[in-house]
Amino acid sequence: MTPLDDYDRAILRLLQENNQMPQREIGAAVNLSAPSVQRRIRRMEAEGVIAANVAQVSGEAVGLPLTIIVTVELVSETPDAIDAAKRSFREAPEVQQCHYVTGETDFVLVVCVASMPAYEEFTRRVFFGSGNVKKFRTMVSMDRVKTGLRLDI
Amino acid sequence: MTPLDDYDRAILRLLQENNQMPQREIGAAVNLSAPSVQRRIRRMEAEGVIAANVAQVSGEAVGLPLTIIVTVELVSETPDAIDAAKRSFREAPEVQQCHYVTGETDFVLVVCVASMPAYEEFTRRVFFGSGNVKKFRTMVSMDRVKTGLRLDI
DNA sequence: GGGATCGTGCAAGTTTCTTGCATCCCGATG
DNA sequence: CATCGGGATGCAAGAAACTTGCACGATCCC
Repeated sequence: MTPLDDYDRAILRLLQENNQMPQREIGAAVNLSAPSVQRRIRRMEAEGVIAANVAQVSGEAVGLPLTIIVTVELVSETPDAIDAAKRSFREAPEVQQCHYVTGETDFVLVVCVASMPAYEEFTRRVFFGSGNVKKFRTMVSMDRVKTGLRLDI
Repeated sequence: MTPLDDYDRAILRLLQENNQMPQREIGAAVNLSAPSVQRRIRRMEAEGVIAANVAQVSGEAVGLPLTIIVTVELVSETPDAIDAAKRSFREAPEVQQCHYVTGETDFVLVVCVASMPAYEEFTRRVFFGSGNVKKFRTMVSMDRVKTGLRLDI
């Protein structure tokens, strides 16, 4: 993979904020021509530096106002059990993010739901359904202080 | 705010995956003309349903391969102390996400760093620097099972 | 010094976005 | 029951942005 230079990093900083900025403007901001900007963006997309170009949708606006962070501890930590858990979390549409982590806790989930009853239904289906969840801790987000994935590069 | 109809939701589902799909293709997928698609996107952007259009950058690709989830407990939970903590977390470039949550834990952070020494430096600067962090629990992500913010709408 | 490689800017060609306009649908009103 | 008005739609033309071929310049390695 081609290492990133200062131009690449400057372009990424802009695209992380707004990936619809015209190449012409990006070029003006970083002192490159529009075609050069485009070729760099293309290259970074091909190399996976830019993983995706997406619209961020407001959970409140689409009827999912609750963000809940859950730490999950499993009964069995065999590779098969871990894989089964990963699969069930990946498939659950409520789960926005899922990390398999070190320490006593096995998983940390970020869940978006419409209401607490919807959350309870989720826990019944996903946690109690498997029979392999020893315990989980629910932390309701009162304030999304910072969100998104703006890497400092 | 105008309630979302099925067209809006279909458009959002596509834009959450790829916000660079041509309006013509979106229109073909949802049975609308390109101008109609555009007007709906514009409206949803203006109303905040679409919060942002961003490029997702791979942490590995830019030299930040470690994702760490941290739960933080404060000594003092007065409004002023909470606000000060929020500010310091918001300002720290390593912090990708920060939630102020209910329960014994006060904050949950998602942090991206280059290495464990860089993480230790971060904890010294941000946690011990304030003098108001009672304790924190470090969970290193071994597998980003699921990431991003794809809402099921 | 010579030559290959890579990135750049320019400019033309192509695609996409944008907008004015006429039409249609649907609910409210007389 | 007919009519009116608001809002959304599709079409088409114009504007903007993206894409690509080409020549030039820098750099590195003989």
